[in-house]
Amino acid sequence: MVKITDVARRAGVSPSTVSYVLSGKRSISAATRQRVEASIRELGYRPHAGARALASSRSNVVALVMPLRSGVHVPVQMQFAASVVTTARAHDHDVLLLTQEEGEDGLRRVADSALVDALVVMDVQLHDARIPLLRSLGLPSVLIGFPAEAAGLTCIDLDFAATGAECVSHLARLGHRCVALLGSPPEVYARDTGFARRTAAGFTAAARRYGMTSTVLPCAPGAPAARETVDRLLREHPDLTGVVVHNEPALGPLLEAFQRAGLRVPEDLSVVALCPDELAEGAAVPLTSVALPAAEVGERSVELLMAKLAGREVPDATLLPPQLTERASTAPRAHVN
Amino acid sequence: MVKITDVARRAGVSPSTVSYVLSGKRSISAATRQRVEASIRELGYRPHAGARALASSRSNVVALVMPLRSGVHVPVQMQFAASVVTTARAHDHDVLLLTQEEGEDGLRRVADSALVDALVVMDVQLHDARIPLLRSLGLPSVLIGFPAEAAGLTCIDLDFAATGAECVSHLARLGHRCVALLGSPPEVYARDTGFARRTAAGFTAAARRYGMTSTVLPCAPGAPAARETVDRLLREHPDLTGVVVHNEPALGPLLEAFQRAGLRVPEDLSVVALCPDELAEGAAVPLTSVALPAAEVGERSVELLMAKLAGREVPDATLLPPQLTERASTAPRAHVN
DNA sequence: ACCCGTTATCGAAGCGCTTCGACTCGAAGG
DNA sequence: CCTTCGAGTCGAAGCGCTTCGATAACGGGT
Repeated sequence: MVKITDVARRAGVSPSTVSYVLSGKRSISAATRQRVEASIRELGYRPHAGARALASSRSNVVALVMPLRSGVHVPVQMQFAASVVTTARAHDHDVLLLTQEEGEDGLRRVADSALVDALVVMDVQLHDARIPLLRSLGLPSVLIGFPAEAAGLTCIDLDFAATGAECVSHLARLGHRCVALLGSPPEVYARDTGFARRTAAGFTAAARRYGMTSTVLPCAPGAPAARETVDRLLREHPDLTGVVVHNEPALGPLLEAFQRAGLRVPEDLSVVALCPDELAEGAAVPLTSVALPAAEVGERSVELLMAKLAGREVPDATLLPPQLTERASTAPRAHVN
Repeated sequence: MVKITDVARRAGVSPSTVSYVLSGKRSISAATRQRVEASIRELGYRPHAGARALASSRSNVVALVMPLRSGVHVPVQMQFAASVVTTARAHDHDVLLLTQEEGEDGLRRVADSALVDALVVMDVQLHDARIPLLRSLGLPSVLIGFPAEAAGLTCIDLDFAATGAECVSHLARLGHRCVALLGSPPEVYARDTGFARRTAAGFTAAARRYGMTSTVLPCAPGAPAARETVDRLLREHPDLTGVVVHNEPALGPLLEAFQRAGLRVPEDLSVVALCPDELAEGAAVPLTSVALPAAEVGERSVELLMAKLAGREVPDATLLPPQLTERASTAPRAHVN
């Protein structure tokens, strides 16, 4: 194994000089730098990660805590992970993969043993047991999603309020006047899940701004519930021409229910979904949708982390603007008067 | 930060004794061990990973090289990754996530810098550029899949020959006498992709053993190609009653083509697929299938790695027995004579 | 000509842990 | 009773790197 003293000897300098060439923490004359760089190249030198971590108390590794119990939408997670790894590498860091199951002990372990310098925590719950731990750990961290008590923590997520509003804007531009948001099951609203409420708020406020009639209806999973929801919706709002669906599992059943109710998409009803692009593209009628920008979230997370590691201040909350992709499920309102 | 000297002082022993308690590399009296363990617990001591790696030249980290460009069947990869992480943790190791894109340089980097002790490489191609590198790296590694030149490398995969045979056995038990294997596109066979050939070999040999009529037909992707393949198959083998499909993208089109040809599954035709369980379950008629046992592959990979790290000998090739899951797409042959 | 501030480099002191040889002590063997 | 041996413990020497003074050389201001 070639070490820093080998490089130094060959370049005719001291080890510390080599170190400074590598880190750029002190000025080095051009001539010396070149000799050192040549020496490094010729010997194929790589600093020993452990030695470096020990001496500098920086491991240049970040932990990525992922829910690996497959279940939630997996390709999206994958995209996110890929983006985290790539961005981390661009900042000369590596990524240690932790599962959600390792839980608080896992976090404490990698933090206390100085295995990692920072943490990216996915799938943060509203009342996540890890929150107090993260506060006390003394390592920079970024959370994907917003817990109830987010003060002092760096969080990032899609801007759900803006998303609700953007969907309404899109429908408004197409001439729709009466719209509904089909949201999460009642339990989710009851538990005060941040993103559900925020979407609804953005949706409602935008509808008011446009002078549209709007409703928000929770929707339980399963085909019967979907049919029931749709029946009620159509009964109470006979002139409904646009819906926004923010409920992935209910999406299929709802679409079927609309069809069964005699509504064609998009001729009679425009539909906007909040779901991964894959799902939107795969539907019978490809759906106009807003997706969670996984790659961007990953990239921004790491950048926030790097900023924190560099001692820079970063905002507590980062909300990413929604991007609506137009597909076949939305169309101008037919003026049938 | 609490360090080994703190633990030692509190337990009234020397640091080396603490180290030996932790590693078990020398015998320690029960009394001392207990005092040390108490001290560790009370102080919440965690060895510094970097220091440990430096002193012992073992990082207790394994690299997992994953194709993160989503594309291939993602949930399966996820399952595999989860299993690798979990198993590694059970052996007191962590997992560093690398992307395929980092390629050879990435491997060299983590190896030379002693960031990791061993490598798990997924998605190994037949003529993979990383093979020679892996040979020369001097780190234990396990490959998922078999490259052309596998001698001296530890590889693991589903036993495709046994899989082909198992599918035939299943059909034979149901009374089928004339079966076909619809395989990969011609290119794949031409490139001599190991698993395609092996499946075909197992399939054919088993059919012969059972005295069945059998054919192997490659199948290009796309609906028109599928229809053509099916037409030809039925023309040449009018008494065909069972097929095995080893071609994920062609699976859907083939099923449609059979339907269009007037064959009902499973009444007229029994179908066995080689594909992820998810896909098999999601089909219109749930498919009897053999899946790649991702979780088991992950677990076994890590165990092979640990064995190698411990200096034990391991077999070059590990072939996992297929497990066929019976679903609705296979049925006893109707005896219409 | 003198002092000062840069710039460029070096030497040495650790970072926290493991490991090797050496040492002690009590029990077993002659 | 003295040797021998193994079990149990300690001290010290690194592992390969970073970083903190210290030092020297060299202008520039006055």
